[in-house]
Amino acid sequence: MSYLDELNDHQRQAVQHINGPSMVIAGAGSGKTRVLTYRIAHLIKNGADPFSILSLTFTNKAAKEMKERIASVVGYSEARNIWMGTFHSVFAKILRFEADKLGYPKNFTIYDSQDSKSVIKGILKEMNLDDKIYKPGLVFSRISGAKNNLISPQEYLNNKDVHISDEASGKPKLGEIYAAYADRCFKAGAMDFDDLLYKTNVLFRDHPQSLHAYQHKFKYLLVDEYQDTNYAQYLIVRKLAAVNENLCVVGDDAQSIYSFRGANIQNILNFKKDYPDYVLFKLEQNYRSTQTIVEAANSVIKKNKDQIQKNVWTSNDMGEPIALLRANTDNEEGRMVAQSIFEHKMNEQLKESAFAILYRTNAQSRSMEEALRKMNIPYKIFGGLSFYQRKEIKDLLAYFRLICNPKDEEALKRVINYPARGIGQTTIDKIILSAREGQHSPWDIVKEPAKFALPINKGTAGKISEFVTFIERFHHSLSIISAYDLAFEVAQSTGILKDLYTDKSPEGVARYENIQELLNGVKDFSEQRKEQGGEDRLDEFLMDVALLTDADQADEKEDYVSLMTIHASKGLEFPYVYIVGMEENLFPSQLSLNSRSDLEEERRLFYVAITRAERQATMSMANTRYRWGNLTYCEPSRFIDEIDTNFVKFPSNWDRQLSDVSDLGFGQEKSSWKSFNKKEDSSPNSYQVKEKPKPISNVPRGIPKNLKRIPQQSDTNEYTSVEGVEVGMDVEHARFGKGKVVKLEGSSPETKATIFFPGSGKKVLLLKFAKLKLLPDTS
DNA sequence: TGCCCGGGTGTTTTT
DNA sequence: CACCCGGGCA
Repeated sequence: MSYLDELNDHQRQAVQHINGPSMVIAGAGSGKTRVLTYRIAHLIKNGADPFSILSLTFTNKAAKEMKERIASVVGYSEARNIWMGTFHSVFAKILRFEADKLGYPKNFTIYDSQDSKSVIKGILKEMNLDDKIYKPGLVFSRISGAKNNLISPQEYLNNKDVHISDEASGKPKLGEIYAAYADRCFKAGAMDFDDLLYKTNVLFRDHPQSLHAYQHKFKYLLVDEYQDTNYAQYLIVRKLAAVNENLCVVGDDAQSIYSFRGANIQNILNFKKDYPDYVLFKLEQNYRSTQTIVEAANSVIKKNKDQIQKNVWTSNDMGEPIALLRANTDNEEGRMVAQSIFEHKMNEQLKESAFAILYRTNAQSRSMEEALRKMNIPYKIFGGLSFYQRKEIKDLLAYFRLICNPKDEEALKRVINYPARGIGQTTIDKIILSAREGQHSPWDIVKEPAKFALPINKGTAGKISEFVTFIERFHHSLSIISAYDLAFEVAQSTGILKDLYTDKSPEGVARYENIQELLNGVKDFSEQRKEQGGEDRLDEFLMDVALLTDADQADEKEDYVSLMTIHASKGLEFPYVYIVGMEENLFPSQLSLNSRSDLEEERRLFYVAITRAERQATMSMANTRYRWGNLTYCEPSRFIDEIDTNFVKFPSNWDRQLSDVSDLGFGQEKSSWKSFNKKEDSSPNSYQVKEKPKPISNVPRGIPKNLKRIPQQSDTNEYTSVEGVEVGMDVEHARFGKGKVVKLEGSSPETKATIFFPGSGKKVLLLKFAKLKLLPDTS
């Protein structure tokens, strides 16, 4: 059977349109990925050279999956040669080739956000600026915004409007900081994430012959998730496409959720201006979800003003109504969700991987996590602190970075005295100071301290020179030995491996395992490169690793419930989806309430969340929730009310009236959204017709703010109600696994238990802290 | 030089 | 609540 037979008419037309610009507006679940993959396969079948195809995706994982699917049509030997990946990874690769044109080393470092902020902190210190006013995170996002809009430091400094607005916000030095930051990164041979796009634009602007080469190399361009491209990305695409105009962009304006990082829906809306003879394809049939889900999602998104007209429909069954869960506390919400998952799993014999829990903010994962753990439901959290951001991983990676690129200042600062080798802060400060004076990199200073008259004593000089020799030795072997051999060698001879091995505390053990995992990762990389004939070098590995996302490391083998932010769920699908924290000020986020466009983005986010579900979507909320350690009261999200009620099943404890907030002692504080809503809501009567609202049962009322937590029945925690623990019992610990209680001492709540874990040995744990679960007696 | 404590502070969302 | 930072102490 031909792959073309697997497509509906619209899809097939989009696939068969080979020449000239085209845009595919693809509703949620309408087989967008299928169109992209088959279109590429079709190109190759029709004689296109895989090397001439550039396909830009949103995640590396999506690229990998697409490649596999294309390979199944045209064969692996063809598919492997397609240029496919995220903007960031594809252009990082290109920048590597062209680095010398921009004055960067081939082995330039990619700074992550932590590195960037650390650079900014250093600059603030040197410029004597208050980091309470110039908050590093804020400064960074400002710089990021400038780069995404291709504004250079010079242009930033020269722009009057920008200057006026910075002055008005009390931060007149932002331009200078930006300039210093760019300079500092350049001297360190480092690019941040935004530079990968920004510098690509610089390359194409200042080196026409280079642009020309890529324009002719890439005869076919495909861009996925076009609605979430920013200006820098847009311009790269436009330039590359300028010669052949074989450009196909795919997207859905209703799923644009990244404007906060510069994404611009206008890129979709302006497509016809740039390519007047473009062909438009609309994919409107949804194959993913039940009719209920599709219609419910439609009823929500139609409240947005800014959108391209389309009609997403499905021929699937009606399916189950959208369920709604209402809990009294965030912990109870977790329990209700876990319970619901458990029931579906049992009743319908489903695997854990059929479920996903989606939330607005990462902080919400905790209550979910706890509840799942208590019920022994395996889960995996995506996002949050990623593997590569852990301290021990960053430390070892910093060695790798420094070895590949000695100018990397952040890496140098990180490892020059780790493990401790007697080069203290004072010495580091002197090195940095000397580097700044002479416009050198710290590495230049460290290499020849005497030449720069670094005021240090003999002992320190000796230690520094030892360190330099150490790094240089590895630097020279970079092109000689394999990535893995070098990585292992570094981990061992720095003493990091041994240090962590001797540390038998739970944290130490976990750190050791993480380092092992990283080394395994390098090993995989080395082996892969050997098989595929690529260069097996540590610097190549680093380049790869810097741009990996959490979403990239999902492995299909294991079975688990997926927990992630809605943003991270983009492009994914699950039979059962739980959208938790459906509360005003949380979702929609409080920060979005001031502007219509921000609120519309939140609504699109909600649309994305609902449309991840294949069979059923469930929403949940809590009446009270801990935020910043304080108990706060929550109102149901307006989004719940925006769904056509025909598609929602309200639970018995659902009081559709909004509770009277003044009853809760908040007075005016929370009423702002109501008045806002009156202005914006298309049905002005929706709130006024309601009778005097009844208070929600069980919500403590009339209690002043900052109250102590009120113990509630539903709040008792199985893990910490440890009264039942006795000597000889089998228990399970979140980290150590199963174990046996050997000894108990002290009295509650200070009871200490000595427990023997076959995996980790004897541990003494304070019962009130240990996350213990009692296991049934197996003897 | 390194660790521990206390206070202050802050939550969207990510390559 | 949880993190980060700075200051004080061993």
